[in-house]
Amino acid sequence: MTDAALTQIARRFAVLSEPMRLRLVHGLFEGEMSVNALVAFSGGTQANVSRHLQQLANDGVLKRRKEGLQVFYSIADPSIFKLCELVCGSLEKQAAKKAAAFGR
Amino acid sequence: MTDAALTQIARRFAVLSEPMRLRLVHGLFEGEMSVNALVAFSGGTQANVSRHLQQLANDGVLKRRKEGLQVFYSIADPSIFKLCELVCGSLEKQAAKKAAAFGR
DNA sequence: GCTTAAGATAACTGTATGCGGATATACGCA
DNA sequence: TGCGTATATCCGCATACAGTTATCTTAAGC
Repeated sequence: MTDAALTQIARRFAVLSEPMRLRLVHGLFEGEMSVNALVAFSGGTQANVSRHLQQLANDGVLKRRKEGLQVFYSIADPSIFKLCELVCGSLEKQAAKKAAAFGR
Repeated sequence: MTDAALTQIARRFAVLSEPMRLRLVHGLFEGEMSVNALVAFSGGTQANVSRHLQQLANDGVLKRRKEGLQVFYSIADPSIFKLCELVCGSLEKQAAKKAAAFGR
């Protein structure tokens, strides 16, 4: 494992390590949305949402499609679905374990 | 998706978002190692390695086993393997795409 | 009990980054 | 050309966190 490879992998994980970005990605699970729609959906400020979307796009997670005044974002990397699925599954298992420990 | 759930998922990604931690996890892919061994393997300072290991363990990624003076860490959550595999695959694809774009 | 080794922790520093408000840019429309 | 809307960017602030050094805790061996 080279240093550069580790750094790149870390960046990919880092881009998914903010609740706001996850919320945006989750909103895009069902299809593309405009920035405005994502602002409304996420409840964040326009500036913040725009920056997060750009970050996600720069990292290859999302892709941009401009149409007139609006910009539509959508999932570019399908592996994101499985990544989230895996993490959610793992966290659920962990929670179940803790619950069982309490029950005893 | 609740706020708490998103935060928890983000934390799981965050713990994997540092090259040093990834290096440690990667070193443990083939089995448990002592802190000292991981310090030698990773090239980091003892204090830093210890802190990262604790963080990984607190998040349920690693587990601790104490034996006399030494402490052995090992992978606690097998989903880590698939997570890394997925990300690596996705990054390779992305790199291949960029290479092809250059070739044209 | 004292020494020594392995790990963990504390305090501090620098850097990165999330956030909000204001401003700038791009585009469509009258 | 001038106006309004949709995004992007700049600036400043606050917080989080990786890294280092020094110190503390624990446990083995004499």
